[in-house]
Amino acid sequence: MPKVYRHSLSKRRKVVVTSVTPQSRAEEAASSLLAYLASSKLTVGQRLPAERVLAEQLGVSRGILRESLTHLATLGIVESRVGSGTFLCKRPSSNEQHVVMTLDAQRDTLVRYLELRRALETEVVALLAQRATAADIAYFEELVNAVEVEHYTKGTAHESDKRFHLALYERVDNPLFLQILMPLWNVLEHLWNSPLGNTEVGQGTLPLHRQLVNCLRAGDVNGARASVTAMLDSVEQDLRTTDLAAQGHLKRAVPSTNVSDLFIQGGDSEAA
Amino acid sequence: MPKVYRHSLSKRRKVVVTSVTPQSRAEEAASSLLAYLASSKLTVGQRLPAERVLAEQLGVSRGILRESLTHLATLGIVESRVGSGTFLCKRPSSNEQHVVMTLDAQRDTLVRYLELRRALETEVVALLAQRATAADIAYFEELVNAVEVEHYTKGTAHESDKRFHLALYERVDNPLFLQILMPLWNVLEHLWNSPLGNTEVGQGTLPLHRQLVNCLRAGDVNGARASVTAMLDSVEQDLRTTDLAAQGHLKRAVPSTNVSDLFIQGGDSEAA
DNA sequence: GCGTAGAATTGGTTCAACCATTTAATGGCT
DNA sequence: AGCCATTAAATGGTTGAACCAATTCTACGC
Repeated sequence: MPKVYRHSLSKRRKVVVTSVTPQSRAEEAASSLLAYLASSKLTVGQRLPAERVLAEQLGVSRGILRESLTHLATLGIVESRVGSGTFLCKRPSSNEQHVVMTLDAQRDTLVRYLELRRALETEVVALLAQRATAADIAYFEELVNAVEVEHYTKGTAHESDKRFHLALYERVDNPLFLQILMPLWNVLEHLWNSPLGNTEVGQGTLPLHRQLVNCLRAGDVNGARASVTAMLDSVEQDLRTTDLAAQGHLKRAVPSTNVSDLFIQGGDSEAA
Repeated sequence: MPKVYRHSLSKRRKVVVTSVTPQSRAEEAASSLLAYLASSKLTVGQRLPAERVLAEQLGVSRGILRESLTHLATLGIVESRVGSGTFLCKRPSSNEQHVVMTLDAQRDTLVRYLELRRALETEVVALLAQRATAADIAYFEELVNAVEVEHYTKGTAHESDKRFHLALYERVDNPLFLQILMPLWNVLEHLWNSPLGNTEVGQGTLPLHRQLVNCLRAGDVNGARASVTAMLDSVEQDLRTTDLAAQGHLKRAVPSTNVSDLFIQGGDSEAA
């Protein structure tokens, strides 16, 4: 007979399968919340009951309930907006597992990201060459047009290029690819831009985009793979020539901590 | 002066580069905490200062500090043990991005997982065929021996098989692959075992393991790729024959929305 | 009809406790 | 000196009442 906590006994969860891990109340509340969301008819974008209501229904204090919500928010399932409420961002379902992936955006690890992207994107287009519908192809074509237009008018095509590639990940009918490639793309984007403003990587990939779409339409699996491979080769080449830090992708450079840490040291100081 | 919401804010908003994201105090505390961990000399497994101490140093209440810690705990960076303290699980570094991947462990989505695994693992072995050292090869060989031994003695080789494949992901000198494939493998493992106890998938892949290692030693990129492809084909075939739910993996649902979604929506209450 | 002032709602935050577990210190005993 | 039970911190876990600030809802007046 572990914890009892006199009040709130009425609301306590029925401990059916709790033979494992006695969990803290916050964790219990989080999983109860998850179960509630999975079973409720709430759709993405809708509002959850107020914190005070949820807390009472789950039989925990508001503070603990907020810890549970913080957990779910970190998982991207809910989002809170002050004064307005807590909203559902992604419908959870039972039997799902959340995994956090840490992407260390150091410039000297850029080649590793490209390796990952190569692995995923070649397979994506290979699958698309087999699965893509006519509507998909038309959509891709449209986006390629946009890429070319942006390229010839602005010199670069970052935005439309991103849209094109994300569209590929999206239409492959396997959400896992998008789940990985979207954040991966963000990191790469961040890496291109920040250290040396707007590096022009992948300038030579322009014609390959159209070529790729043609392969997809023709159902040419190998051709599609080759197009993507050529694209990434081009990008990698650009990096090697324009970036000194990218050479020797095995080098373990200095961690370079920096970043102002306005932390500790006697708590408060005036500093006006 | 108990009410001091602004005394700390006034000194916080200085010349700092935080041009955007007004962030809540909890988020500020979390990022400060992250910066502190990145700059401190704490090693994995060591204890952080007590919650009460951290809270005071960060200038937030303990409740808020705990929300920040919940966030970091969800990200797998820290772990709290009651009565003992909060401990560092993974050293964070600046410039890193955390991504949560949702793996929905439904049996009818198994094929999608295999698609992802195929994409990653073929590239892993292709890279290994180029990079693997003699020590790596020797290690792989050892693990293959273990696989065969376990297979011939126990009939199955789940454990040693897992060790073998994880070793591949680990030795490719790109931590990203391990980060994705490890949890992915766990989900697959869970899927094999739970619904119909210990399904014997991949029985025919045994000789392919040795073949793969031979290709790696010979630096045969295409051969290595082919070996993995054959393995996964075999697994997929087993699934198709033994599992009815895997049928129609091409069933096409409504194409999901584009990148930006999430918008407000008339408040609705009532639940449960 | 429409805009707006004011009330109600909601998330964000604080504080002062108390509990349960774990660890460190103590002190007596052999 | 060495051992172990007892006690005294120290620590995370949890509560409740309160207040703030942003948002939304309501109703009044024009």
